[in-house]
Amino acid sequence: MDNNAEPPGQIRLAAGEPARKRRADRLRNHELLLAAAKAAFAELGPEVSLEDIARRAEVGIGTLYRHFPTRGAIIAAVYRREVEQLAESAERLLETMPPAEALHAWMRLFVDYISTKKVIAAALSAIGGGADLYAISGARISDAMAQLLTRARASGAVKSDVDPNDLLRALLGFTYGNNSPGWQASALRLIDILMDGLRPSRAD
Amino acid sequence: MDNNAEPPGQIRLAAGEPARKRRADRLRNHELLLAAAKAAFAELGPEVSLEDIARRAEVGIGTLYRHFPTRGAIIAAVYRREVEQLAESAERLLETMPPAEALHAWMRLFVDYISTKKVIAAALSAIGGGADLYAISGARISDAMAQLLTRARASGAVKSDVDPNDLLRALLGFTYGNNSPGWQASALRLIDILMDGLRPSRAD
DNA sequence: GTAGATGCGGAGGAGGCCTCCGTTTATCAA
DNA sequence: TTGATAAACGGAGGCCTCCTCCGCATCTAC
Repeated sequence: MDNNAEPPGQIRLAAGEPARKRRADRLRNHELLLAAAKAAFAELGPEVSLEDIARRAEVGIGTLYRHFPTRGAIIAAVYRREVEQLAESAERLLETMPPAEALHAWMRLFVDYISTKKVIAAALSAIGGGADLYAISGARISDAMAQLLTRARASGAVKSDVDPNDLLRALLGFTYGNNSPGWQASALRLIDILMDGLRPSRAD
Repeated sequence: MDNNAEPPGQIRLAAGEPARKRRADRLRNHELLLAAAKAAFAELGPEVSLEDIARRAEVGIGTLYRHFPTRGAIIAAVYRREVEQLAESAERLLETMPPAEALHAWMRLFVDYISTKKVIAAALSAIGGGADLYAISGARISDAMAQLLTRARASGAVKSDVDPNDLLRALLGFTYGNNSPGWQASALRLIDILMDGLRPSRAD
């Protein structure tokens, strides 16, 4: 939806023009805001008032809006790194176990991850659609899933006509409704069923 | 979460006390509010301002709050009947086809249903959790799913250790992220995979 | 007809969203 | 160092929503 949090680093130099460095206070405030937002989301959920976040960061509300023009932008910024971590774990898993198992394990990890940082799920859904899963994670997670799936397919443990994005949606879906009692166990059971459904029909 | 919309009908008589009938204007306003809310949700999504709903119903905001103490209460009231319909269709399906097919068909119907009345999904998730699926539908849907599953199990087409609520969650999850392009096709594919996963392992 | 319970309405306080612009501050060149 | 200037800040203020409260109107029961 909106990913407009300008990168705090260097100014994008247009056509080789020499550009001024971004001011130090900008960077500082960016960090302060991110830290404050992360804490606030964890503590109060994704509906926290933006003014509250600004207050926590000891920064004017105007500054907050300059850095993150929308609520979505903040959420995206806060959780991009976390999502990144999850994506990276896929590679680690692929190195240490057979592909199909890695896929299975990663899906379980996904649930675990959500359960630790409930807010991610809440945040993801609060933005409004789920279409933004991609915007937020920058397709990073999507790639992870694709890789897991490709490898599992190559090893013959998974049927060949499965779309990685479908699986991703399913996963996200399973974790939806977290915070109802037992959601986690339910999600894990569903993953097992899903994996069963992924096996090649009869002949392998 | 909150289902406090008092039934507009009779006053709940405490310990056999004879009770006054609910006033006619109350009933009228209740209907007006429901109609207005339904239209407003359909038109503007679940975030419509409650004051707007009251305005459409030509009723004071105070009245709205007396009838529905929270946004969730309105949503629940508006969609209870729709959910009911979906639940009923399960019975119809069971009468006209083999149980496993009925289960499959009903799941597809679920998707179709959400796609027609997106707002339901939005509403369901907007309330905040998903735990409220039960509160809202009064376990009506849950029962429908249970019945479908039981019958399918009895016919030997589905493995026996599957929890109907898990399936429900999965379904709801699949439809989550509706409004990202292609969600519907994705959901249908996922349902197929899920059904594959439900088949008894090797020996039937 | 009338008492009194029931229900109505909307003003108003609290607080959130976002914009706008005067003020402050960091950077750079000399 | 020292200005000059672009970059960034802050928060008042306008608009909106939420929700409560209570004086007034209306309906039911007798």
